Amino acid sequence: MSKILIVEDESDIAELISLHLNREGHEAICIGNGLQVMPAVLAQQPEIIVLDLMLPGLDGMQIFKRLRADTRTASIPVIILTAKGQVTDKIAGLELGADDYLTKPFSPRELYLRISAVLRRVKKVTHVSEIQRGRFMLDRKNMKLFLDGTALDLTTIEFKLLTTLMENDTAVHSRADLLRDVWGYNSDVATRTLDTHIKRLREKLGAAGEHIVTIRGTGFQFQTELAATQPA
Amino acid sequence: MSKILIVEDESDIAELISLHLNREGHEAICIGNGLQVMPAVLAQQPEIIVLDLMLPGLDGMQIFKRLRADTRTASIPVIILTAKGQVTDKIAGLELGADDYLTKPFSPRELYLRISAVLRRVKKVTHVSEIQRGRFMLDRKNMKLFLDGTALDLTTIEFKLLTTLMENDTAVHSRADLLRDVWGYNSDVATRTLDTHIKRLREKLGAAGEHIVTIRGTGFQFQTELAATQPA
DNA sequence: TGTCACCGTGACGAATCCGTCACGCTTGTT
DNA sequence: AACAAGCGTGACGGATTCGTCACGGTGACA
Repeated sequence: MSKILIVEDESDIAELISLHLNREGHEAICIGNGLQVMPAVLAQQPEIIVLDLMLPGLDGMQIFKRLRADTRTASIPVIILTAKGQVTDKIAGLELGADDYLTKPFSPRELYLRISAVLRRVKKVTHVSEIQRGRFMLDRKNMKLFLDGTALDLTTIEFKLLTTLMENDTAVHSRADLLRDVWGYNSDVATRTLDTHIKRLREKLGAAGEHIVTIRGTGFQFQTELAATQPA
Repeated sequence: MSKILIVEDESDIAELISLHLNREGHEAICIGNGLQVMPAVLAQQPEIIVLDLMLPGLDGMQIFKRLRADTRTASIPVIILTAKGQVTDKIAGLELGADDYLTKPFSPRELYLRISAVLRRVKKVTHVSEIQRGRFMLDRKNMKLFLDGTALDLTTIEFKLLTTLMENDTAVHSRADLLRDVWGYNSDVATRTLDTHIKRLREKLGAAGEHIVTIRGTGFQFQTELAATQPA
């Protein structure tokens, strides 16, 4: 289904991953330390890149930066793999703008889930500047929300939270997903923080706050059309 | 060049405007109080709408809200015309999300300039989620700036300011334009505030702050390629 | 060279925003 | 009905952000 580039030197891991991915219907391309073929592979426009930071003789971070600096590759989502020790040193320190990261050891299943999640997220982003959902209209350019035609001011977090919810109004967004999408990684924010922001958002929306529905035990969902409330 | 819808009851003003616009190569369509034809005209997808708030028997604000609430018309930029007295009452109060507004009396020339400015601004917005300019990469989705591949955190205003500058890196952005684009109308912010934010932005950019160039007496400009500095 | 408008800069106070916590209600289960 | 887990809510302190001002430097122009 999707073309996936894997940059990983440990051949057993690479093989395991690609086997797993190919079985799921994806097309995995593996590169070890033979990085000279990378431009050729990039020319095939992979949809997502899995990059191990621990490569022999070369800093994976350099590769990552180069990917981001090049117009043709800057928009390709990257999932980063690291060994345990590196995490706090490198990743946690700099907000590197990867789409996800995994620390070894991990199960192929987990990586696959992450890849699916990233792909799902990215593909949603047709990124029109305006999102219309019933009474709501999100204006990304001016970071404003129009409710029934009147403008509402949202804070950065509120806007991002609502955007995330509205971008996929059929899905239920788990607490973990929301925390990651809105706050990013290194997000050591308490899970109750999410509740607080949901509350503040609902407050600003007034009665329309009901469109943000709690899915008990899972997360939250934006419902464009409210389910009819049957009176007693 | 562009199709422009004018909703204005005072026929002399409407005529004056449309004459002026047609002479400039635009296609102006005027509607007075015969609003029943409006849907038909909207179906022709005008690129911009000029709306007088003072219409006999009908509140122009209602029309505006209806335009904004309808998916098909929500993205059409609107320039609002008002008489002097209304401004403080209506406009200043609600952040209505118009693209510009003018108070009567005004010169047709001024309106034409505003229309041009709005059209120029809107057309720039192909709104890809990422803007690449030399060493800079703006990530709208995550509101982040990548400089040489490393992420920089900007505040809301800083991000919007830089975005505005970068979206049109050939143009010089006047102080008034920047104030309007970043702060919106009702922006009673002092003009020095802009300087302060420019400074803070340059500070965060470090040496790369030189890409924001001061055009003395006019405003600022983002230059993707720095003009070579000749040493003495 | 002198003058003046324009701009850069640092400091400051106010306002906003944000994360956390404690408490209590709700929901679902036994 | 009793209990526990999940969630809503209000309050609080800290951090960030923002707008303003005063001062000094710089460039333009006569």
